[in-house]
Amino acid sequence: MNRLSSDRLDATFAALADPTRRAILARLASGEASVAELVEPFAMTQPAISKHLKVLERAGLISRTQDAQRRPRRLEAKPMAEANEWLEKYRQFWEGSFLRLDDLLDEMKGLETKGTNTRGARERAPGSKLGAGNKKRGRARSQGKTQ
Amino acid sequence: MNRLSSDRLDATFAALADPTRRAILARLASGEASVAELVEPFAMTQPAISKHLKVLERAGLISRTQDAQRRPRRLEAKPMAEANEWLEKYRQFWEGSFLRLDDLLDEMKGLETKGTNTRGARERAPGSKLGAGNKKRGRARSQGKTQ
DNA sequence: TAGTTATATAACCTAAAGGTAATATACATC
DNA sequence: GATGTATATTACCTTTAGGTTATATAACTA
Repeated sequence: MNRLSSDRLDATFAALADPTRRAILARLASGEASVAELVEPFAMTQPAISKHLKVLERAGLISRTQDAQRRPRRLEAKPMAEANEWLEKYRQFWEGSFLRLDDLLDEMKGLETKGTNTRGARERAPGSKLGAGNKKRGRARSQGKTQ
Repeated sequence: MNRLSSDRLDATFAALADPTRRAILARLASGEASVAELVEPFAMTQPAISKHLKVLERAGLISRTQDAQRRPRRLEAKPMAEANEWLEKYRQFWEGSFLRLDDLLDEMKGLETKGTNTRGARERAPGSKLGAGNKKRGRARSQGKTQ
């Protein structure tokens, strides 16, 4: 929620957004592997894989050990826990298909009552066509980087 | 696991890798919102937010409805379910902190025995120092995009 | 110590991502 | 039909991502 965890989420999700990197993680799930072993399945040069490994490493998803000239990587899945936590907050939205989304929203709205929504943005009832009362909300443009 | 779901995961994780987009999703979790309402909290222009919305839309994470000139967005969390599923496969790796990771890996290796690893990459027992038998594996450089 | 193997790094290229300002489009209203 | 409001689109810019080839470094081996 704070800036730090937001940055970590950035790095984690970005690392997971590439199929090559996900495949590398899958490979490492079955045991640590050298760079050469990680290169082997891909139609890609070793430096390219080394770059992917660096991305995964900066995201904390893998670590290196040493074994002579080899630098085997191993899986470090903890950042996934944080990504998972973030996703969990939305679980009700994908699991509750038996409820219409509107109902869920209405329900949340009941619990909310200006608790979480600190910025003064107002919701209209879903399905309501009327925009009355929407005019002249303050803009309050903020500065700096998002979140 | 197939190409399609891999592409969807790419799009989903990539969409989630940006803090502005995650904030937009958080906002939409409390009810649908117009573009103007989504712009309001950010130090960013409307076209920039519209671009973010397009990214979220292509990932299937939001949809648009219509209300006069307004085009309110609503949360569509289903793609998160798939991302969640992918992460779940690694849950043991971040939850099993009471076991040393090595133990988990060893355990998996017992169950595995060349079941999943179809490409001929070989594992060495962790801690094994010998690299013999690694020479002259064919490279079989293939074409096209990964996976 | 010369050679070999494993990996990292550098320099470079191209395309995509994330912004901007300016402008076009669609709908509502007077 | 002119005007206002909400959103989309266009043209542009800068930075980053993902790849390449060539080369450097580090550790083992003869």
